[in-house]
Amino acid sequence: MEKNTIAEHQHVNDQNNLEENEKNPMTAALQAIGGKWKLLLLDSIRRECPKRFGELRKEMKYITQTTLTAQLRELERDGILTRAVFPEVPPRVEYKLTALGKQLIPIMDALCEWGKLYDENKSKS
Amino acid sequence: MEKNTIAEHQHVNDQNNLEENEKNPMTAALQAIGGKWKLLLLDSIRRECPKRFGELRKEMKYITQTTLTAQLRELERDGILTRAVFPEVPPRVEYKLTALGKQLIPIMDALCEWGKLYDENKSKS
DNA sequence: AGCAATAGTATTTTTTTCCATACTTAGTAT
DNA sequence: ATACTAAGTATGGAAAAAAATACTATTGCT
Repeated sequence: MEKNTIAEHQHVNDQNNLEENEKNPMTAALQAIGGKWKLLLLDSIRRECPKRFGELRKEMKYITQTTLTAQLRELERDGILTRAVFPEVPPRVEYKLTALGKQLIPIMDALCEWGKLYDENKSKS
Repeated sequence: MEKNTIAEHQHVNDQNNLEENEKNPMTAALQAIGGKWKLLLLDSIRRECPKRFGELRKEMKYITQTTLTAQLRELERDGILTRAVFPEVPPRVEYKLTALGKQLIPIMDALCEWGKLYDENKSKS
């Protein structure tokens, strides 16, 4: 995970730095919420916030526990959600959107709307 | 590419059918515009529409030609953009957003805005 | 005749993601 | 004592996505 060769650093820099050292905001967004599960998880959490680990696992029928944990930890690391561990037995862990995460809500709404359009379009062809 | 085993079909059906045969629109959207490059390509095309293959390749500095072609063809297949070949030498191929693709523009705008927020947030920590 | 330009295709290799399985922890219920 | 619970971790491996490399076609230009 921490390879960090010179070549790799160079690559990352080149990719993020457009003309005058300006980052492409779309690239930034995709780094945070790209991937197979993240938007699905966030969409689920925002509909019932806070949400427990086990509920997410049930909803995302085909995600494995390992992957679910990994994705949630990345979202936490990136400041999009918070993870609260309650010192109970059996354990309870709740995930919530942060302020930054909540800013994604209208985008998720719009994406869902677009998804419906896309489906209608598909069935027409 | 066309494996289509029974198990695989079952899986896809289960994943898309929530309670009463209703599709999750977010899943649909992600199937169309998920992946490492698609939103980046669409974001570039919408800023200069139509856009030529070679321009895209220059902008997406680290995409390979093979991947670029594959992604564009999928977006075309999914009704998000059109591909126009001009019978000239050297060849010219132009990509344009369809009506469905144009519906993504406000979403891409919002995502870019969010990307900036995300970056600010990151530099604060 | 040889080369450049554009937009590819074909094939193989690498990287990234994701999954399967087994194990853990601590208190509570049987 | 043992089983059960929720939310994990550890390890190994497979599948999917993307990349690397080499090749193609056409026609104008030098």
